[in-house]
Amino acid sequence: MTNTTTFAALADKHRHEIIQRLAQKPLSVGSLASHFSISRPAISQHLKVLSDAGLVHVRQEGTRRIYAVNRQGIADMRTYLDGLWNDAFAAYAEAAQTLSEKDTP
Amino acid sequence: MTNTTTFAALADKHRHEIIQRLAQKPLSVGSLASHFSISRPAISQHLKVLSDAGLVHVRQEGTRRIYAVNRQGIADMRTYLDGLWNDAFAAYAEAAQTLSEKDTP
DNA sequence: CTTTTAGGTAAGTTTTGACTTACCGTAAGC
DNA sequence: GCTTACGGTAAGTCAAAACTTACCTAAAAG
Repeated sequence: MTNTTTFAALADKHRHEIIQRLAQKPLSVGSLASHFSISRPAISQHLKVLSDAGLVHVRQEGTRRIYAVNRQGIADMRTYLDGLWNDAFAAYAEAAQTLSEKDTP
Repeated sequence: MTNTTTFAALADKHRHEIIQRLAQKPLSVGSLASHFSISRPAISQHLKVLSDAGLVHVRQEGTRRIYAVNRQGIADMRTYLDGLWNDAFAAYAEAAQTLSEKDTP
């Protein structure tokens, strides 16, 4: 079930880079934070947003928390976009057919 | 070339509904605005964001401007997500192989 | 030519969200 | 036990984004 939240999660520059890095390799919060100029708590907050959106998941490992991309979340977004694309395609096909265009919704 | 802007465009509740409606059928600004509780200028501003992100395009029709989904824009997002998904898959496969997990980036 | 319809843009306000510092809990190591 | 490393959460600040009203231009209709 993809909604606004999911897209909002990827709408931020830092979160974009976070998920990019996690896609290459699962990482701990501290290790992740070391690549950024913002504070560690800021990274934690970004991870919460990504987690709430279902785009990442955590696994505890001793005192560390290892974050990784949740592939299902990505797949769900893809599916949503597929739907949009197909609908737009159908609408386009219909519009091409009935060249008498009314605007009445 | 999908970036933060593209996701930000779909990160808003109203823009989400706008593109949903446009996917069903291309619509004029006024016709679109009639379905929302916010003002018409607000809709115009949202359409600008969507347009700048390459997700919709306009066609002038007399005094009206008909907005429709730009399928290429949607396709580009899909491609981006594919990349993420594949990278995460590779990372997962590698992690499964080398069960000795180091955190050194 | 005047009027109406359609919609983009500017300026100002309010709401949201990204950051900071400070603090607290938990697991491992001595 | 105490201490250190790792991170989540709270409270407050500042900037960005989403609205509003007011205004202006362009095409069609009379």
